[in-house]
Amino acid sequence: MQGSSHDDVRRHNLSVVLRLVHRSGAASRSQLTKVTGLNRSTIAALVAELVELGLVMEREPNATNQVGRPSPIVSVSEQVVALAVNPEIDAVTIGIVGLDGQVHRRVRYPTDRSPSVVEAVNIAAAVIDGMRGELETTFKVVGIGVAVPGLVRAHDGLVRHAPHLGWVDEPLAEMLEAATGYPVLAANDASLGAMAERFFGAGKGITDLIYLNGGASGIGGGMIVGGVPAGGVAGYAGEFGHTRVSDSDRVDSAGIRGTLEAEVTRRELLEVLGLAGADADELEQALLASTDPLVRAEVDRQIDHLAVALAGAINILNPQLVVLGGFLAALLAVDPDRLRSAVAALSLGSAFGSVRLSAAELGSNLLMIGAAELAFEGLLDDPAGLTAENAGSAD
Amino acid sequence: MQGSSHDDVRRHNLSVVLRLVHRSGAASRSQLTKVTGLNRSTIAALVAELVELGLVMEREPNATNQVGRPSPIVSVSEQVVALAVNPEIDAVTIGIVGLDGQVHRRVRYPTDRSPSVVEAVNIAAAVIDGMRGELETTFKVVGIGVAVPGLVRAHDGLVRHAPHLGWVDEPLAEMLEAATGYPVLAANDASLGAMAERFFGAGKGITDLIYLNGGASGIGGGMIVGGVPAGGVAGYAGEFGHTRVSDSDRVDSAGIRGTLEAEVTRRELLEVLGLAGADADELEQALLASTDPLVRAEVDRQIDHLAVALAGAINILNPQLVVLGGFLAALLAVDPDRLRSAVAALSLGSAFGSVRLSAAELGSNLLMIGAAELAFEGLLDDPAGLTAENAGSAD
DNA sequence: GTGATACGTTGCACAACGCCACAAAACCGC
DNA sequence: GCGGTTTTGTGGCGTTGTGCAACGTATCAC
Repeated sequence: MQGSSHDDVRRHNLSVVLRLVHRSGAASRSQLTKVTGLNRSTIAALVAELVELGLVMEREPNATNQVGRPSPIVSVSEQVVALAVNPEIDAVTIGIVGLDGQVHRRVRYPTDRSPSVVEAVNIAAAVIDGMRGELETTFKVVGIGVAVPGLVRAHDGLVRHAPHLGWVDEPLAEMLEAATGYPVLAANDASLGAMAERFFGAGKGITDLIYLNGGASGIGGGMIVGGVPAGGVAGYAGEFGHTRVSDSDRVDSAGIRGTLEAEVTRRELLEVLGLAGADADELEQALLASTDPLVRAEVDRQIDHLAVALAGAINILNPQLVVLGGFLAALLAVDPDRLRSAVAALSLGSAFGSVRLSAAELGSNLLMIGAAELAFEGLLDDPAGLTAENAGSAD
Repeated sequence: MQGSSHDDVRRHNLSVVLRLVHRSGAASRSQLTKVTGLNRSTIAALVAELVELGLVMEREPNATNQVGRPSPIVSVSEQVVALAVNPEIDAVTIGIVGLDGQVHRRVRYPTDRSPSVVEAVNIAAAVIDGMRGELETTFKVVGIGVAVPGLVRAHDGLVRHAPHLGWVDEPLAEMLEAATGYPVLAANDASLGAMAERFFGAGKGITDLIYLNGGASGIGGGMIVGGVPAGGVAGYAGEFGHTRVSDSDRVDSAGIRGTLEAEVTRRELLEVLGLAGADADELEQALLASTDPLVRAEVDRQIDHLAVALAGAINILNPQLVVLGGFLAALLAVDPDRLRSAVAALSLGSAFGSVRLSAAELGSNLLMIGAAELAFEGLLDDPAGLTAENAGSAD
């Protein structure tokens, strides 16, 4: 509950303009005046300051075949990047992601076993050190965002519990910050996926969405509520995988009976297909190609259980859109009608509102973009404040 | 994504100050400077404007036994009120609620059968007409808020579906507006209950909470996510009653199998107690007094099912607090340990974060306060804007 | 080439807040 | 009870950021 002053107005307006060109891509100054409702002169001043800060560029207007003086195009600087880090069960992936959402570079460093925190930090730091020449010459690095498959305490990036990695109460952000010198933020991978899909994927412009991702190690998710990523009080929100969907005795990774994660698994799909391993695309192709009734029965069983969890979440959150990623997207692809009608039968809102179900769009770049977005967040909130520090230390 | 200008700063600061005295009660000007971070002179100007608008009063400082010049106490004007309307299956309740949260008057108009929309509007309009003398002389009415037991479209107050009242697609807000001349907003009763408990009840100062209410006609709920009441895209959010908690064949009011509302019912508690009817307090007393093992078994059964739904919601939303109202509060009172440990066993976050379960505090005034809050919302968002209109029409 | 249109640019006015100096009202110690 | 200290209200002034209006400029249409 804070009051605002002149500084806040300026900060807010800079933030709004930078967010717009960040999320919607390049825009002309006249478009910015229309969207923000600000005066032409104000937009000119704001853009000038952002250019000064090295965050955006202005370039010659496009030929638009419109009468009137053409308006310069404002786009995000290509030099401003964040680093994205994603430790997984069999690899650590590090990426350089531009403020425009472009993934400049992605390095996947495979590990023979699930990395410890120290190993993950060392791998990330080593890869980043390898990039350092490039980072210091051609890029301006805002910070590092880490997408962790587990519960992460939002405010300090402490990994409370990452079951598949075997991490408990590890101060990941602090360690990576010490190892690299960049500011580090960490969050749950699926929450970041939700954010990425919302801003750059299937959920562009949508204010209320649920994102569920099915991976080798389970089901996680995230949500946007009222336009804002919902993390809950400590950042643990989005654990859709532990929703009860049946009375069966199957247990999930947390030892809870009859949950979505216990009933709907990638492993069982692979087994019934007779595959040893497959990525999300291969699994989807195999499922679509199969005519085996056993495969079909397993898919139907999983779809029906998925529908229970989705309907429950829809009844609670009344979203506009449900985005499915990983093998859950494959289930949707195999029989969209079955999933849609099962969800509709179990949800109230869907009879009156209209919920869309769709597959994730960002594919393998999802977590890179999501993690980078986390790192960009501070810059977007206060474009002048943070770069002032950066500029100070860079000079 | 809008820019802000000076007008917005003023509006925002007025809004912040009015919200503070509305929610936290009376406060000294010096307290306001500390909380808002604004300058003394600014607070003085803001308070002066709010006094001018007739929204707050300043009174002589209390004896505080502190050194220094005493700071005047700012409190909300006692004249500013909202009207609250709550149509139910057996009555329509109308109230006058002050900006300070005080319920000045409450009229319960019983009906022999569930009222139609026209009847409910007529009853409310007649009662309000009866109050009109008082309303026009001693009070300044901001508007009307309606708490409806059903799905309400947020932006225009259209009642999409209120199963227990038998209403479908009724333009309630519009009708009541035409009948009374006051601006009308409507929302789901449980969502408003969540808001009321958050600001004036068990959830004071909490940013993430879930509220579940058990009534004669079913279970509804609402939630606060990141400090903001979450309505979903159309205002239908919070339907916790239709969450799947078992595989049984019992169906709820929407015809969905094995849901919370199907398994956890007030009716069955009354039946096993051998009571014909009872209000929430009487039911709780009877449950606490009973030593019948059959009663105990039914309570345990319902608690276990309630725990499944609560744990699911907790896993998804990671709230700080779960508030239970109606007969759900009675279940909590009978065996808090059973409910708490069942929830803990089924939820992830509770193992790491700490979720509190508590009973609602506001009792019979809950929906009056919640509905009034809905009507106050516009005033709180823009204190100068709305009263300017009101003052114009009142002069 | 001329007019119309749309937009950038520039200088000025206005509004709101912070700052500072002074005044006022309480408490404290003697 | 009286001066010193502390805290806060009050009023004038300066700063800042935005809106506005007039003017300049680039494009299209004819």
